[in-house]
Amino acid sequence: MDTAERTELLTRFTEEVIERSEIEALFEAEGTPRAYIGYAPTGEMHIGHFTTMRKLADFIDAGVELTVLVADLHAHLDDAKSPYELLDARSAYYETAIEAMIEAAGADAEAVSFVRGTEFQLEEPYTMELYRTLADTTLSRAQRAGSEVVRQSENPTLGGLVYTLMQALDVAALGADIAYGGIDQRGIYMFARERLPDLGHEKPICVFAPLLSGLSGGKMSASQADSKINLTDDEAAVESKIEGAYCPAGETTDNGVLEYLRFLVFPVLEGRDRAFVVERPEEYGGDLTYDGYETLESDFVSGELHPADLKPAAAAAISEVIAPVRERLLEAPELLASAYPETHD
RNA sequence: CCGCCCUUAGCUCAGACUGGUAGAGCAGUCGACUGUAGAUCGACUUGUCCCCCGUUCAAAUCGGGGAGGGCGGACCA
Repeated sequence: MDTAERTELLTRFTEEVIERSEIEALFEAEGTPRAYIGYAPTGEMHIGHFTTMRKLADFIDAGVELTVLVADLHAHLDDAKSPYELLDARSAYYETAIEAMIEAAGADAEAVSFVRGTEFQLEEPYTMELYRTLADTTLSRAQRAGSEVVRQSENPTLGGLVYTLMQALDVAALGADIAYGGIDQRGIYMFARERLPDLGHEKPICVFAPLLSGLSGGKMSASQADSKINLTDDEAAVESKIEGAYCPAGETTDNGVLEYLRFLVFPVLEGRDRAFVVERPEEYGGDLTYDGYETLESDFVSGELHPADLKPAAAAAISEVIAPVRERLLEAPELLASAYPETHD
């Protein structure tokens, strides 16, 4: 694979890349590039996580060495989203779920290294860099950097501010050339690009994933159960959520159903050399088969493909894609039970 | 250490002074209309009134104690 192909693979299905030319230079240089993505083990993982996980397959295929950071300390620093006592249980759950998703996406989880934040964030060199950064970062700068990520409140704690600085330092501590994350992380990684050089580190290249729409229009929201598909949802649950999804005929904006197909289902099917089939009554024209997302979208926009026909097909495909993850999690019910004792007792 | 304020539906809050066992908006659920959903109409649901003790025929409401949260003062080590 040449540099152009590797770059294309790395940048496809992304919202923004900073800077593409730096990626090309990285591939041209000697050695194996390293990338990382971090997840703070807070709430239960869902299909939105899965799409970023799916993309890890592209990183691996492009010959990039990958680290997944389970940012346990961050999960607590951000307004104690995860209670201190549950950090370990939630990290264990995240590790298993992430591994299952990577494999369900058709990549080899063995190729990914897992690290927990507390494994290195308490070491002296890291701590020293944190104090140095604290010393010359203003409140407003830290607030601005983290405003899209950290829970905002009238009476914020210091944890949310330190959170931001630490995430910037993580990039360097993990030796990552590339930071991958959702576009909501942009503020923090721009801060990292601005500040890491002051500490003698390289500016990280940033690859941002799009944030998918929720199923009820607007963003996916933890507080709206029906706005997202959970990894443990069975086929019936997926069907009913997709059936209830916001999906105006011909419209692609805020259309979660289309986005799930584009960013998750089609890439996975493509890896399996399979097509996406929409079963449709003869009355409306009979079945349709799609090899790629583009033709499906143009049919949807033109009105050839109606939402009522698309939805059942999408639900079945999504359910099939998440099935291995669901099974893996159901095999070890104690993981969820101890990570979320209040909802899984 | 001291003082003040707050705690009522999933959320934001009213009701407390003048005790009669609870309300609004939003959210949610369900219908109607759409070959899906949304929007729009229409209907409906929701509560350990933070906890304990006391006064009273009767306490979200009054008194005492406690818990949690917030704000301020003092201290300037």
